[in-house]
Amino acid sequence: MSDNVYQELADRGLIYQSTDAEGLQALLRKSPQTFYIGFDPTADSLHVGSLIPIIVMMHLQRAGHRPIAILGGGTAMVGDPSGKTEMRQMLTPAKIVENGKGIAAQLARFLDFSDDKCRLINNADWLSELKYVDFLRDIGRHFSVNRMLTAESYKQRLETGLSFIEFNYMLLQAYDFHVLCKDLNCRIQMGGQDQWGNIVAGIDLIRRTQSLEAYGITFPLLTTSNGEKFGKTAGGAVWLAEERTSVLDFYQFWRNCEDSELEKLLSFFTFLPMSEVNYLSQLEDNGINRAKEILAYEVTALVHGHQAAATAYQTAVSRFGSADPELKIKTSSPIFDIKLQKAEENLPSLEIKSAELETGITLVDLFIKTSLTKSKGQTRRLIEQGGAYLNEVRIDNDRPVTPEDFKDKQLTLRAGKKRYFQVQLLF
RNA sequence: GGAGAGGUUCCCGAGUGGUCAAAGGGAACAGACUGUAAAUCUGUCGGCAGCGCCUUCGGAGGUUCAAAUCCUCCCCUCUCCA
Repeated sequence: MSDNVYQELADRGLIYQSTDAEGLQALLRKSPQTFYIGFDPTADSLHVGSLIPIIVMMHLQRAGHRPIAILGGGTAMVGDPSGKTEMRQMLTPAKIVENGKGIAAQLARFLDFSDDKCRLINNADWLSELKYVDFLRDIGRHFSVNRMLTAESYKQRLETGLSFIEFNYMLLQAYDFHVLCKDLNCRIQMGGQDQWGNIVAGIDLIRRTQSLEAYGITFPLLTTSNGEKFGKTAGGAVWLAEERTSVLDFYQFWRNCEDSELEKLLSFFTFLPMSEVNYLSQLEDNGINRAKEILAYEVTALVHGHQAAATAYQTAVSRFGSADPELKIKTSSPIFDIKLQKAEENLPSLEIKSAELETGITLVDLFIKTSLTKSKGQTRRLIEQGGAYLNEVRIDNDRPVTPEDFKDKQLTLRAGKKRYFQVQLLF
């Protein structure tokens, strides 16, 4: 067991708030602890935003502690108002179960589930069977509405409107914690900073019902420098599922991060030692680009594996050039040992039958087919503005696609500077 | 249940009978500049066979030559009262 994971997390800036830091550290040092983090099954894949909780779990598991991932199957039926300005759309139970499966599969990539070293539990197991009146009497009576109303997470919603169902969310999450503490001796809950109120509510509940001291930690909320939600790009959220966000796009997302974010991202999302993070963050000019490559490689490797990350790295380099071809910058990352060679292009691709060409498909049509653009108007605009390329040659007019456009049965379309798509010709 | 206010294009937010596909801002996209960054500047930003047509202003009807703008009913939100 690592002597001080708490300090490690703190050094990496992963702790935004915590209850009784002293007590918590003592607890973590004393013996392996069970802790939990909740995941909302709002989609069948996790996205970049969920990576922080996952990474924190990894840190703690590596240090010998035991994570529990709670699938919010029960709580998703209610919807957490924290940090949201509008009521969340309600999910059907079937959808929640389905999403849960996808999320579970992804978590297994990051955490060691063998020998019960990590557990995945659906809180619908106990929430869906709750009896309303019993719940009110046993749990509800411990909550002060006056106090709940002062919670930061509700304040915002008090202005725009808060339904009773959402108001109850805090009780349910507190109850989760209470159940986990009682049944599995789970004494620590973690979550995003918007979860503070819910976590503290659980701690209070446990104190009242079990006379036990429980603890909570929150992570900082990641936003871009202009306050936008982290993890959004042109194509929407950046997902961990390859089917939703290609490995190359995933890599590029990190590679294109802002300078000002680099240090934070390196310490949050990689396992590189802090000394190295500090070193990399101080680099300038091309060095900073190398640091971004390392970041992109590390996170991509974490999510998609070394091989896929290496391929993405090579593809990006062959496309945009290398930031440190002579490997002057030292790093403990395996990216250091990847030999740059003419990588096989690993671009998103699409197949087209030669018969389709004969029916007269135009460049504009093809752009839409590849999803590089969404409508003809948008595509024409792209062409007018000089952002459309066919095989790296700027297109200035729409025209039918001909077999001559294909070299070795393939052609490359490009929208703007960075978005590529490959089309294979089939006979 | 009563009395007010309101629901506008991705978001915020103008618009109260034609000049509105709808001001302004943000986001986004493209170009220039760069370091595959930021900032800045320029352009674009409902759809289509592009100066015309079609679909949008909570929903359904209605008035009118003409409505996001007027009327009716319905749904939803907020505020105050009960």
